[in-house]
Amino acid sequence: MLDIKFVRENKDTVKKNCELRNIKCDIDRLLELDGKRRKLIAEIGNLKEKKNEINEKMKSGEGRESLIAEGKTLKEGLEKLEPEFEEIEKEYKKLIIQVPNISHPDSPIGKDDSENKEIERYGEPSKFDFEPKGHEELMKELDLIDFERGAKVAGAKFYFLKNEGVLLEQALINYALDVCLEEKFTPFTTPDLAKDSVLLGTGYNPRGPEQQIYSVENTDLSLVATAEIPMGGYHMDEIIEENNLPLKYVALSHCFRTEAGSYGRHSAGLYRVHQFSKVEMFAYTLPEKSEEMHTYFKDLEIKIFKGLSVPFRVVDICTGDLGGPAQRKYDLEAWMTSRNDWGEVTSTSDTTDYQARRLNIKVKRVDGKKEFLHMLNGTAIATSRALIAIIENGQQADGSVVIPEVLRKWMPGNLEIIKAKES
RNA sequence: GGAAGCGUGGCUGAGUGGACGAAAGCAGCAGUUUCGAAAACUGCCGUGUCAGCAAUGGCACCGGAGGUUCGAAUCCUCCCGCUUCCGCCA
Repeated sequence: MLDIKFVRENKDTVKKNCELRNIKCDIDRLLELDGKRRKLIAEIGNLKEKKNEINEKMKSGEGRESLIAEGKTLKEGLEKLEPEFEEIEKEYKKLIIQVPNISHPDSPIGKDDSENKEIERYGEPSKFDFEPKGHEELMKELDLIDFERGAKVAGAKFYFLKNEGVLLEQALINYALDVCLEEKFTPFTTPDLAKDSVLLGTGYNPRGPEQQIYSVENTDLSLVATAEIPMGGYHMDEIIEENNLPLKYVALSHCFRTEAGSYGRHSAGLYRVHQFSKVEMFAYTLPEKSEEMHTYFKDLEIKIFKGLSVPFRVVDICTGDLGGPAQRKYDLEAWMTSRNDWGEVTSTSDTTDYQARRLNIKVKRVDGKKEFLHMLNGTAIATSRALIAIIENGQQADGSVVIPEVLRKWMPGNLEIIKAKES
């Protein structure tokens, strides 16, 4: 969330930013509530001050009767104002958390993902001298995946990985972890559930009408959509010494998404599923260092995907496609034959102090001053999408699939190619 | 899941319903002393929020949320967490 003082002092900037981000926010109403809220805080404060004065006088024991009467009157006054305040506070909080982060000045301006800007490209769309297949068909033929039984057991968009599919997933995880460990990230596995307060703090909206999150009934828990959620909550309500920053974490978790209403060709197969595994980078940095860290995350993602030998490009996400918390966001998009297009495989966001303010995470400077720190996240590997990229780009005329060299050391017998089983 | 105990500032740890934003100690900061340091001594030393250019002032905060009361760290209810014991279990 933004600092309300900033909103108050930069009303037009904030409004314009909401517009460019394609997010509807009633800033005027927010500021109106802010005014009322502050007025009530002052009024209630005054009444309480009087109340405290009376209590002070009570100690001497003189004029008990009239003081008690006066105290009761004050109490009644407070009982009127406090519910009024709570109601305003509730609406105020609801509005302030909807206001998106201020976009980076260099973020391309655009209304939706069609206006994201390609900034780097590594390789060109794969060409085949045969008719290429999609990963769904390839994986079925190679007996690497079972969607039908996934649906039988858990519903549409769930799947069983099988055989080399399982090994490949583990290899991807190991590979991404390895790259991050070389870079001195601290590794984690996380809870796959998190409290609604943590979801909210990281900018995810549990239990809403358009929710992307599975919530567990009769609890305040939800299944995490990404390890960004538990890793953001990890330091909630903490103050971190400047000398301990940056903190670079890499976390392995399962990710659960409802993906409500997203069916059709562009979400076929593994592209859009309810559950996948992900290795996620996460960082807490000094405010002046977050942009540098963001570039570093992006470059690490590039390193990881170069290693997988698939064609991909980097896009700078435009304002209308940024979502709430990100100041700036880069996605890697790998070439996917099933889409005959680029498909998102990673995403890295600099949320500046937006999440930190909500989660109340501060840095204590060497000179003792405290301020909100900056938080960033970035995908190292999302297994489902990475599988699509390596399988579709590694396919051979006979339907076999070449395994990227960097993964082979985690495959039994340094397996180089997955071939159809004899039957 | 059952039983008992506990939850107070950066840490340790006092706190009969009015003296308490909270003793004391440690740590930290500044100073005296010293060539310098240690020790000793003196002073300062929580956070949030609202108003204010500021100095400063108001309010809130003793795990969290309610309640009783003119008044709650202190009494009551519920919740959360920690510790120990029992049960169950990968």
